Amino acid sequence: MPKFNPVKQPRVSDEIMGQLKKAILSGNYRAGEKLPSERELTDTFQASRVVVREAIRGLETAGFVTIRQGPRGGAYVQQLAFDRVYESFFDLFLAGRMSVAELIQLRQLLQPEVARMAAMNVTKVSAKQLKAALETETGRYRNHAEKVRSRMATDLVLAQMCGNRLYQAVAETLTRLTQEIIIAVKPEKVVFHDQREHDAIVKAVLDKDAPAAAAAMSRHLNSVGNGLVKLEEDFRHKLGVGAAEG
Amino acid sequence: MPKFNPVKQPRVSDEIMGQLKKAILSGNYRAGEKLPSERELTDTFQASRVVVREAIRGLETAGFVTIRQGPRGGAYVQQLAFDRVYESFFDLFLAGRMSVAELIQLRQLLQPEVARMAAMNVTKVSAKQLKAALETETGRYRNHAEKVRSRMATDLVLAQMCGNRLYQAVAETLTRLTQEIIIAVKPEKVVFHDQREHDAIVKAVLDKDAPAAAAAMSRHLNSVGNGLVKLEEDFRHKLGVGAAEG
DNA sequence: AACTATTTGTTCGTATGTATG
DNA sequence: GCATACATACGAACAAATAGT
Repeated sequence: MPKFNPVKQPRVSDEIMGQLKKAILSGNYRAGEKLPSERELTDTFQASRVVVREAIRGLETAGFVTIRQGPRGGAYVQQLAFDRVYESFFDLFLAGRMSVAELIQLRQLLQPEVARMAAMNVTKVSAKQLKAALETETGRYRNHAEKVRSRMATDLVLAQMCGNRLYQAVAETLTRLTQEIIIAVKPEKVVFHDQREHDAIVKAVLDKDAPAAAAAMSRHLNSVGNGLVKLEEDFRHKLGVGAAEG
Repeated sequence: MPKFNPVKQPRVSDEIMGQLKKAILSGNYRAGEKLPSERELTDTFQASRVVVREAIRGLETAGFVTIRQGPRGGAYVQQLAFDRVYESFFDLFLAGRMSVAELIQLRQLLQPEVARMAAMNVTKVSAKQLKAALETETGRYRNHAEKVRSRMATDLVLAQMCGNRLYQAVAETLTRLTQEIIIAVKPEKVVFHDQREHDAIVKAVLDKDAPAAAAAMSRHLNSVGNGLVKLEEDFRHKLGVGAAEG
């Protein structure tokens, strides 16, 4: 018997989305360029505007394009960022499929390694960035959210410095997740870390002392871990998303 | 001056999607239950069917619901799975925002720890699952894809056993990513690992010998790492997605 | 400052496909 | 086989945003 294929066809919008995605990935449309307008795509794909729109919106939520209105508007291809990774983890956390304790545990494995790698990759430029980040951590802030974000600035720079973009993606995601949790709870519940711990990490990295950087990061995470776990209940209550364990 | 808020309002479909998402997360709709039909939602949100549809489709791609046709059809709430995490990483990889070498490096950090934790959490049930997975690794297969998937069965069970769902999500994602890369390239290019390496890992885990499990996993990844890196070029060529470095 | 053209955003009406009973 | 209830798809229109004149 010849080899037949199942004929079940996917939704039209998914088919279109797949083709557009492939075109972008294979370089037919580069970052900054514009996809054809909805009307044009309606012609080329011989489909209605609605399904073309659905396809483009899918590309948008996947992070491949941004959509603008007006003349010169349309779907503009952009560099794929780590945002979608973050969003999926955040949803999983909201849905109770993971807890703060689990989050901290992964950070305790990953971040010391990130610090170690960063220490081995220090350059003039990145050293400057790291120092600048440390400065902002002790700077002024206008509200709780800004304070939280500023006080974790070095984490993001270290993630970028470590030289492995996958590490960076995960580390950045975990940092941002932690930030959002802290931001959401009542400020008076938050006990901020001792700034000297961040100082020690940065110093070790700038000294290119990889083991010391990892150790300092490890100590830091141990000291803040328990405090963060305690925020979870407050966080879930505030957002009304029920307890963990889904 | 009083504190005003920007009035820029999001798309109607995004607003609807947000409300539905919140309703699901706060437990108004539990897994298995059905969201109101498109028509009903049209009434309650006072919006057109198209935007309601867009919202529901958004929830579908986010993994919150599955959509079925026919009577008794509609949007059914489901447990949020790790699929979306995987998809976002896969897209990043396709877009050249990360390489196989970086993938392997993270696996080398994470998987030994997973094995260690699994060894400390062995139960009668999970031991049985792990043995069963090891069996399938040497079993029969009908094609390349099935062979690849079956030969990495223990990785997925270990990820599940480790007891941290965040570790599980990441480990599972990395394993699946590796699988898809191997599946995509020409079978004759693939050099499969020595099965005794998996045997050693499983044995250590079942013996509850955590350090040995971690060490065995570490050795295993070191031995397969280089072979996998070599597959990258072939993979990208085959899918026509251009070289790395985006 | 006002007008115009272009492109996305939204709506309505309608028709078709699909699966249950 | 038929009715039902639902998603899927199409086409034509109008609304809103925005860049250029």
